[in-house]
Amino acid sequence: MFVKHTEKLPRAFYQRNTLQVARDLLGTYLVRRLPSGEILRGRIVETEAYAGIYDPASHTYRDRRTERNEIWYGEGGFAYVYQIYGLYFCLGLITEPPSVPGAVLIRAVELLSGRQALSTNGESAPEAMALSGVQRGDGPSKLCLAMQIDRRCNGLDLCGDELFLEVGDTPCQFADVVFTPRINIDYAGAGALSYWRYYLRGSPAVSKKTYEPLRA
DNA sequence: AAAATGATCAAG
DNA sequence: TTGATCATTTTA
Repeated sequence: MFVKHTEKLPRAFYQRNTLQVARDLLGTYLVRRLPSGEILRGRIVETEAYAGIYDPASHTYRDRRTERNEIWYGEGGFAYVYQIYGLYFCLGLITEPPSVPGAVLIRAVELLSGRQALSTNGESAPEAMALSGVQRGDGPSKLCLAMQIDRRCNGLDLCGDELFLEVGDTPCQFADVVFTPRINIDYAGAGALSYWRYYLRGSPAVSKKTYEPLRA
């Protein structure tokens, strides 16, 4: 099925089951418009679902409602950016209808940018990227660094123009999605056993390729 | 293996 | 008010 590359994902996309959204995000393009007007793009290749009040790894586990996670209780389609270890930021996308908390952590993107696309002189996109010294997107905080996503992006409407998603130009084949347990959530006990991490098989940008046994 | 580093949250 | 805890990354 042909889909126009530049089509922006609508709010209805996010207002669905969190696990479904996490899978469907693979292959889509994360787009960041900087204050300067420059456009950065990254193809999402790895996500994790955080499924709300019954998920021990979720910031809304047991329905604990705080100032930080308040946005989880609103409608899907907004950015949730939080600081981790005092040093880094992570990007979550709020899912589900209003009053149903849920979010998807973006763990890795294959990085592109408008500037690189314009300035490529015969090199492949990855070569151009290396030459320009742009960072990699193979980790939840590394992609935030590369795409200049920080606390100021918290709460942004993904249906706006500063941070949004575009449908991918390659349909994501179900058989090409790997399912694994989520990363670094040992504190979640049994919740750490759920296979709620998804990534595109074979992508060079996946953060940890330790585990590829399952095929859907 | 462990440091870097600060917001957040629950306990006291 | 305080102290433990991180959905990480880098360096050794």
